[in-house]
Amino acid sequence: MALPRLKFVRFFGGFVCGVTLSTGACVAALRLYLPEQQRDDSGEERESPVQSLIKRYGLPLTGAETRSYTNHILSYDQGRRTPKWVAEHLSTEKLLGRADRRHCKFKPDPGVPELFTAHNEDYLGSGWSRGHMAPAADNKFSQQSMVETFYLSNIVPQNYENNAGFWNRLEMYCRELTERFSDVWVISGPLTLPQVGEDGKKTVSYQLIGKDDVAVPTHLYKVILAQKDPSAKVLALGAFVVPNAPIGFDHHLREYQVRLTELERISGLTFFPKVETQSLKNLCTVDSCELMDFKRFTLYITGRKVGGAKTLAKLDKIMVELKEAGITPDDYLVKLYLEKKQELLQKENPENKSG
DNA sequence: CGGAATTAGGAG
DNA sequence: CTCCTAATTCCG
Repeated sequence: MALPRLKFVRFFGGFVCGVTLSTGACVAALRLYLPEQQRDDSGEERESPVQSLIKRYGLPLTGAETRSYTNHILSYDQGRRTPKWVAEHLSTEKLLGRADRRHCKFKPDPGVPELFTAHNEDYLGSGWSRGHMAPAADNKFSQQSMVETFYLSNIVPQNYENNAGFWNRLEMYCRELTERFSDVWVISGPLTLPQVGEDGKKTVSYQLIGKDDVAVPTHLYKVILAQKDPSAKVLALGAFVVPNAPIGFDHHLREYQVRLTELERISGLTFFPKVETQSLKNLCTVDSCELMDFKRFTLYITGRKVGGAKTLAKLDKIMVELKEAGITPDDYLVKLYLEKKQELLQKENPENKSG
């Protein structure tokens, strides 16, 4: 029976004493981790006198272990003023709806104590953008849940180009997965990884921005777990570590794939602890792991700009710029363009009731 | 009047 | 889609 053993190792791997630890250290580690409980004659659990003495005035707190919102759950790092991880679930229904970014505002999470929260002023003029971990666009079904993704507890300082470019396309790929998988779970977060100096020494160094000293991550990670249908036994999993820097279209998502256990080692987190690891398939084997290329991405972005055009002049300018980039509109974009043109024609000439 | 809130415009 | 800044309007 390999299964139970693997599960055991996965659950308690961090505390199992290996050969590198002395027996003494091993026992000490276990005694620290396992709550020392005694039972009195009545069978009630009771902590030892020394335990209660240590705890008399309370133990240090790290804040709420997890914070729950309408469509995401996160663990917040009160020292770095960024999330440690943000978990969400994606499905086709979540991507349908009228929820709109324009009715959202970045703001401190009302649930995070003032002493530990980031503020918009920390980011403004810092040279870093406010990057969502749970993306706004994953919440089209609910204005409320979209509003909540703009809480700064869900935000990390992110390179502008990375946020609008490669990371944006990675988020699009996650949404695209719902076309082929009924359920998709995504966990995203920041990393501050060490650099190796010329002397071989490893050092962790990261910038702090604003009065609140918000930590700028060196990298971002994303773990994707996808299930074909509700009864499917086999799950597809991909883990990715992406530098918090511009990444062009000449780089492939696969370049940033890492083993799940490697990401767990460097992050200190255990992802999806209830998943049986032997039931996992590589997402990039089961699926393409290919992000939109330059042409498709530009067509998509142009489509969004067409949708937001307010005047006929702007509408045409958008299309001219597309041509200048050497891209011809596809059928879908042409359709969006013509629809918008009709809408704006009526708006700018209200007496024309045609259409 | 000054700060907050909204709108307009731009870039990737 | 992902953001930003500047201009304008709103309001105590």
